[in-house]
Amino acid sequence: MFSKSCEYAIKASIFIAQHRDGVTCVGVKEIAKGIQAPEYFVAKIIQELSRKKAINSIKGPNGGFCMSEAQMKKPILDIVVLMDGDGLVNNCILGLEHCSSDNPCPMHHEYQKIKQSMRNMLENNTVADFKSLVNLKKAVLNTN
Amino acid sequence: MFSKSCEYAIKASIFIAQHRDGVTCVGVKEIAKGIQAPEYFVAKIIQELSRKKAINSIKGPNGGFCMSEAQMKKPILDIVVLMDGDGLVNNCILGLEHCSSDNPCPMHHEYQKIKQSMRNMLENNTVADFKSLVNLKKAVLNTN
DNA sequence: ATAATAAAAGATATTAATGTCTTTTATAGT
DNA sequence: ACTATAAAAGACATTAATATCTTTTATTAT
Repeated sequence: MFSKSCEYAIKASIFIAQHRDGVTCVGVKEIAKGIQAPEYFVAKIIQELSRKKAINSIKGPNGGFCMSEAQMKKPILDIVVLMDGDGLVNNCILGLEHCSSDNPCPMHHEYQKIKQSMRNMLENNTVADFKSLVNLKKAVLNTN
Repeated sequence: MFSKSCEYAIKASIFIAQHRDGVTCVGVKEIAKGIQAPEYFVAKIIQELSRKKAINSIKGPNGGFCMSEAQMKKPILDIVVLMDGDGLVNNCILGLEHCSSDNPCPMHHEYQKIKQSMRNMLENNTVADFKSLVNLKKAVLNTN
């Protein structure tokens, strides 16, 4: 479904959003622990998110990562597309280059609805939405 | 979504089913051409399908691959599970080891419906179903 | 200015997926 | 028996994903 990079990116975004109190940032180490993912790998990924303006970073002492309200209100789809591209919500499930209702692969019609609901799910839910669930202890980001 | 191996396995199964006239088999070369996939790679994959009894193979002159009615009536999910395991219809979308409605990841509830419809789609459609679409020219297995 | 901190960037390592080629085995037809 | 055919099996190659480590840059606090 998602690549590991994308999984980590989603979880890291939610974790960063969750720890936003408007003042302090959260560092790579804490993020990696919080989402149970390898530290150096997470570092790479959130650097990329930062470069692509999905999150903010601050260097030096007391530095780290944080998100603006605007960034938190972005749909999760944005994160997914940044990491994995839009294949999940656009491509043919059987990998046909040109698959459409005119020229469908055998699974096209069956898959259309699923692809659409996947797209809706990713478009209609923001980082903030998922952050709230975690804050309310209605969801978790790790298995501890 | 699916691995390349799984994509090829699904397309190859449908292709083999489609060419079944009860008498002759279809060879690797023809299959690979028919589904626009690398010949040697397809060979590996259908060998695996054969070993796992999803298709039959016959060695020697006029040999090749074919499927029984029973094999054609298996849901596509069987092929998917043989190639990629059951992660797609069972695992957490964020990769949590223990994700359930009791202890959900942030996306769990949103994803449940989608995972279920994916499972239904793969369980309720057989190789024969998709084969029919191709035979009726209502679907294609390649982009030529 | 200097030292400490933490991200950015770059280099390297490991593993898994994908793809290709060669040799072996089974079978059919002569 | 011999030859041709085609899958089976095994070895090898390439690429992409995942993971780790080192060096550099920016910033803060002393």
